[in-house]
Amino acid sequence: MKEKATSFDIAYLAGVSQSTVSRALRNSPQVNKETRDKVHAIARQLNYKVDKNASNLRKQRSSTLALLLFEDPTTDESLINPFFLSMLGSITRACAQRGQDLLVSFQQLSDDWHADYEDTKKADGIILLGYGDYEDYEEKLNKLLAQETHFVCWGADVEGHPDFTIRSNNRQGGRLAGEHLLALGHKRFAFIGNASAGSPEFNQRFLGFCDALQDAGIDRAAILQYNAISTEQAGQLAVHNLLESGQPVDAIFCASDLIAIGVMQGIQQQGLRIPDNIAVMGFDDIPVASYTTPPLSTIQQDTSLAGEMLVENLLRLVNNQPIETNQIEPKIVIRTSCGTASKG
Amino acid sequence: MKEKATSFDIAYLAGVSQSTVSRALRNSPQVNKETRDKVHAIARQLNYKVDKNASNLRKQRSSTLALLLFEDPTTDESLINPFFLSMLGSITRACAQRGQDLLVSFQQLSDDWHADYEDTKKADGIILLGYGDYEDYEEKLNKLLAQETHFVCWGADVEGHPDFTIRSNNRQGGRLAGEHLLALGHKRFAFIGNASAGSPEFNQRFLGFCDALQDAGIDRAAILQYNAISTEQAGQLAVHNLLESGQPVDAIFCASDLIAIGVMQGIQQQGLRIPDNIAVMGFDDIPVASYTTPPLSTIQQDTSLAGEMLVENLLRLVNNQPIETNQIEPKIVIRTSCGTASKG
DNA sequence: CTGAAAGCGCTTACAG
DNA sequence: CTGAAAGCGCTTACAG
Repeated sequence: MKEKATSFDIAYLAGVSQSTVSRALRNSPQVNKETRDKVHAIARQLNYKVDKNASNLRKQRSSTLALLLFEDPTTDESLINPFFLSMLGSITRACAQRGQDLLVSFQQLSDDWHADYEDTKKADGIILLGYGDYEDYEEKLNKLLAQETHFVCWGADVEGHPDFTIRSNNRQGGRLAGEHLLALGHKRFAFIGNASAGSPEFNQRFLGFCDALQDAGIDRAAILQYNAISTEQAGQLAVHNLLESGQPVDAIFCASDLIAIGVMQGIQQQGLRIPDNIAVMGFDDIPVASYTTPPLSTIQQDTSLAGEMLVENLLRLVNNQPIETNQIEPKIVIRTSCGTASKG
Repeated sequence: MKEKATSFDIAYLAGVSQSTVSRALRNSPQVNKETRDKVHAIARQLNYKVDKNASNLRKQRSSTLALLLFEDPTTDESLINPFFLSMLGSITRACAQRGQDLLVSFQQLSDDWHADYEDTKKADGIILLGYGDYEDYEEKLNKLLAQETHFVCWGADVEGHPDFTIRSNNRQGGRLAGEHLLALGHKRFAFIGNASAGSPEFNQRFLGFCDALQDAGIDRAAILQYNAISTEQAGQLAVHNLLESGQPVDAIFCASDLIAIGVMQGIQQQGLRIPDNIAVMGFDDIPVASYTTPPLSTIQQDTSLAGEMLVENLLRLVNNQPIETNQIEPKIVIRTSCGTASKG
């Protein structure tokens, strides 16, 4: 490979100083237009590109954001939650639009997130993405906070956690699910998903669901609830237990689409029909949701907007600007897994 | 944020020179063990991390790989091909294991891939991933080659393109599909997918399919073929045309799972049953494949191995080491979309 | 509008 | 085994 051109080479060819080249390349207005043009022309000709390492070192700024995906310790091979994958797509796009590079990694051996990124100056800030047990990583979040790391996190609207969380209005999402199921005439409800402090997002969805049902005069005590983390297996197991219990149920709201898929399989394995015997509603609207049998009605989170907002807010944090908004509104996507006509 | 510690701070506290600190931190064997330990202890205590920008600048090496995803110009919002998403997962893991950072981006405004990464010293090499029209980007690949960029590319085994391509044995994959369909007793076959120079991977799959059928005495001229790029829509359209043509067919091999999904929808919309009336076979084994109705039999590409190999080979290129292997063997995944018993 | 100079924080010959 | 010194390629006060 030919020697890389440096700003000195350009300076020599343009007959100006290296400082001027540097200014010209960044389109500093204080440089004479002609000089600027000449410098740009030569740069193009030499195929010159600013050395990011040098400029980052000098500026003490990397124009790079890090994305850290952390999930429950999956035995490697297993699939990444599809919801995060779509998020990754939109984050990548948002970064590109803003001239930021994106460093991607999974939760590593290291448990000091701060150390790995911002400290090494590889990134100006960190985007955290994952469905872990909230209580497990709260400590790490606090450490990041203490270290004054710039970071932003997709998650629940937990109290005491201000600007750095970006989230869906999960409670509203739960409410939408409840209202839809009610409108279709269902009477006996269950929620499948962890509804506890360790899973604040799921818990909010459950609470919103209860809100809707209570408005319709259904007592919260009448709503069945079975725990499940966000996997098919967990959903299948939970619905198995629910069905075994013999308690009547005609509509199940699942805390995530992955759970819903497991729930549907569990129901069908018992020879029951969806939605005729039991309606199933999901949350997320992952791509698979439209291919299940029957297609899954669900609450959609706008990953495109979410990614935008994550990047936008992180950049604001990095630049010490105030954050404007950190919540996105969910939308219901009606397919056929909950029935279509009223059961009267 | 407190001032970041530098190697000079450590040197001062350890009572040694900064050069020694630098050596000690990289565990240079020429540094006295005691000195080394002392330095490490202080570093840990100060929460010190080597500044990557400075060390990269000095070493002229970034320990970073860039992943460039390019697809047919999708109108942004649309989904990233799930196959690449799983690939991304495994690439991320492979990089982490080798101490490499991973910069991710989509094909950008810029069409000079080389310029964007290696030239700016942000990455030591580039991983190219995408199903575009091969002829469209051949020129770019040649440019990369001319610039002596270090890169590796997931794709077809095109002639004249040596080490930098890593691929599935697509021809063998096509053969597996053909043999499976034959074994189930199917007699009249179609292939849906672009089978031309612009899509060498699809073409290889088609060729392998033909190989198997020819071995069974079926003339290539008897094999129907309809073009389709790798999307549901294209699959649906192609099968529509196939069905319209009135030509009898009882088994369709699709060049990708995405196509297969569209094909299945198209078949079902005509009131036909899968696999009873027509068997459908895919290629890729994307996550959705197991959720379709009926579950899709397909040829699996081992994305985990593929990601490994991509990273491994790129690193070899960067270090001027010879490449050992660049092909992975596909595996058949039998579900129910092709039928189970012999049709006799 | 332009130039000379310092310095970002490292790594690595070179010398001992 | 250790230290003094140079230098990676930039950006940015400072001075004119």
